[in-house]
Amino acid sequence: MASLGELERAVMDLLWAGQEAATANTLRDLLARDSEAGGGRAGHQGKDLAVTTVLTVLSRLEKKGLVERERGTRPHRYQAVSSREDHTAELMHEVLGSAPDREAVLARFIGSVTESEAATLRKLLGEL
Amino acid sequence: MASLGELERAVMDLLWAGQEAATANTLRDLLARDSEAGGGRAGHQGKDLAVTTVLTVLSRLEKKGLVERERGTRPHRYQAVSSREDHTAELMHEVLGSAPDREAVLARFIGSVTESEAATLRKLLGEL
DNA sequence: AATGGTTTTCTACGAAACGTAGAAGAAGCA
DNA sequence: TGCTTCTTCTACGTTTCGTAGAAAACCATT
Repeated sequence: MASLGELERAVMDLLWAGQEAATANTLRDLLARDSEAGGGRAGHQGKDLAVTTVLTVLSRLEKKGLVERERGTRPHRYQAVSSREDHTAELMHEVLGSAPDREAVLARFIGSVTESEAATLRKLLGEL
Repeated sequence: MASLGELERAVMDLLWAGQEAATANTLRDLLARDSEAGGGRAGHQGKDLAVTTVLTVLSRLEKKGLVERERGTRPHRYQAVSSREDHTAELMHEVLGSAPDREAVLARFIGSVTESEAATLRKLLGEL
């Protein structure tokens, strides 16, 4: 239970980027702005989404356990359940756990890590 | 472009387990045997697949770049393009790369690694 | 070369996930 | 109580995946 669709991903990116909980309308505006500039989601330039679309996606993300909403306030406010870093690290563990020989996987993984990442790892492991 | 379906996954597991290239028929037999015992794919006990089903899946895996086939021999023989460990490590890198702050992700990742895995990592990083 | 068995490709269908959004319902404010 | 805003319900088109039959390609043998 891991993979996100393109729009789901874009929404999570926004929630992860902003520290505040956001409303569906805010997110829709941010999505519009992002896609307006060329750098947005691939193949979705200048496409304005309906708010209901964003709400649907948010509901799905909530069901997946990635997003939490405050139901008290009237425009509900949404926020990511865990930080992008935590979520990504968890995903990495999931992937790692999908192979029987985890240590062998780690060996390959380390083999293609950048030098600065290796340094980070050494430091972190030293502190353990 | 990462996630595999249940059957695709089962086929890859077989190809990764056996070192030899296998034919669709062989794989179908192995799948039947695996699912016969309780431990097979969830929800697919004792289901005998048609060979065409296996062939379809193999074609899709080939298109995804995970499987390679020898077209010369008459029953084509299929094998995994890369080892399970390589593939898994690559996936981990993909996941890692999906976050902007890789080092932060690594920090969380290391935080929840078992002691023996930590030892493995220290050893591997020492050799770098 | 014609025939028949084996293997592969083509085509297809149903289920689930996802992008997308209108219609309808609920809730708050004037 | 009526208007406005927000949320939920329902739905449709597309893609992916499990599944496999029908048809085509291939090979060996008579």
